[in-house]
Amino acid sequence: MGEANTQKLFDEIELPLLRVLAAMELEGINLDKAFLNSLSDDLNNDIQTLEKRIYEAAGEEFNIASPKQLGIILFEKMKLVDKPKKTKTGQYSTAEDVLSYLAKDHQIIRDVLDYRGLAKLKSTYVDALPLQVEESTNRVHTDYMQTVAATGRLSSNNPNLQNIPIRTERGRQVRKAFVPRDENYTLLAADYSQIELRIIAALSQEETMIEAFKNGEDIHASTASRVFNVPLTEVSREQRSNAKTVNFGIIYGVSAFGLSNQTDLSRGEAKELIDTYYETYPKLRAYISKQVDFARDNGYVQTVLGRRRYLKDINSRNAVVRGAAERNAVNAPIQGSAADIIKIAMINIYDKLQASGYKSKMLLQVHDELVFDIYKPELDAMKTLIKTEMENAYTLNVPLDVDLDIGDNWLEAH
DNA sequence: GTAATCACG
DNA sequence: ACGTACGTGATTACA
Repeated sequence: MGEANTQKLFDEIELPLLRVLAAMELEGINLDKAFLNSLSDDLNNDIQTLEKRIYEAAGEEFNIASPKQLGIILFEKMKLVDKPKKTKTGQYSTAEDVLSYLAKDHQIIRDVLDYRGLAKLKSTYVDALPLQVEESTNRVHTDYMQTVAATGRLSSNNPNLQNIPIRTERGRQVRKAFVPRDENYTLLAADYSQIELRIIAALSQEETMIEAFKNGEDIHASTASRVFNVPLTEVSREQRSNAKTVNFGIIYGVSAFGLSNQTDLSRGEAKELIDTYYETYPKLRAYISKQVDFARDNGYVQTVLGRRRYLKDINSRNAVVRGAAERNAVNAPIQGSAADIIKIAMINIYDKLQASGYKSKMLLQVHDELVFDIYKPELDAMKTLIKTEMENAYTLNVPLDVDLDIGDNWLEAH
């Protein structure tokens, strides 16, 4: 782990990065407003259809967007469940994970979930983004915050371009609206593959996981093969999916309860899976304990570049509060080291683009991804430059791997 | 202003 | 026995 040298971190990373971010913010990105307007009309139609069906099933009109009103309709009037889950303020919870359980038995629940999804897309993205196009440049200029996230990540606001939809088919259409400057340019997206798992493998010196990365294996399939004790070629979808959930859970400090909530596994099965996981990757467990001990002794943890996160609650007598701080002690060096590494890459790429007078521009950063407007004649040079700088930004005893894609919009480039 | 919900990595 | 996965920002409802 890095020297604790906050001044050095400021001088060599954060201050140089400031210029890079300023250039990205000033550059902005081109947005296809007409395309979003047509998406908005489509959404409007579907939202109205769902509204009618929901009112019909409920036997009355109400505000579907009010969790309070919706809860009363679903759980008092329609009595869809015996013991409705409540939020901490005593309202009925209508959160997605609660409604999902009921979806298979009730059309109205499926309609509410669809309604919510479409309404979110429309209000937060499809209708809001065109309003944020800056008149003088005809482009969208996000604002990157350097001192908000406790781990050292950036955040993005006005508008937030780090949470543009991708997980649902309908949502990912929004990405088609992010387009190159003009016909002489193409978008290029470059993202780190599994950077946080590579970091925890490297920091823990867990040889089995390191070897899997060195061999270019699909890490979730590889984990599944080991913990479920089946040949790599016979790993089922479900086994890979559960292994993937544990791999991510480890980074967050998962409990058996949390894992069983995120999978189809019972608590007992989840506990067994976690135990087997740590037998497969014993140094991961040792690393996690070491991080928590360090935090207890020193009151902070740190990233590869010595970025500190102070954890005032690490010795709290309240087990819940202490537990949260312990998970922070594990997660912050992982998430924060990934942030350190992409920041180094951004500075180095920006400097090379400047020094050689390239017309291509870095536009966006989304935690493990960089998006560029590439001047087409520079495409081959840019692919090499970007991949090389990102993969070699920081040397770990695990290789870093970057995937590149190009396209006429942000969806195609992904 | 706070709570609830949900979009992303 | 207890409560329970990390980090953000935007929108809407409502007191």
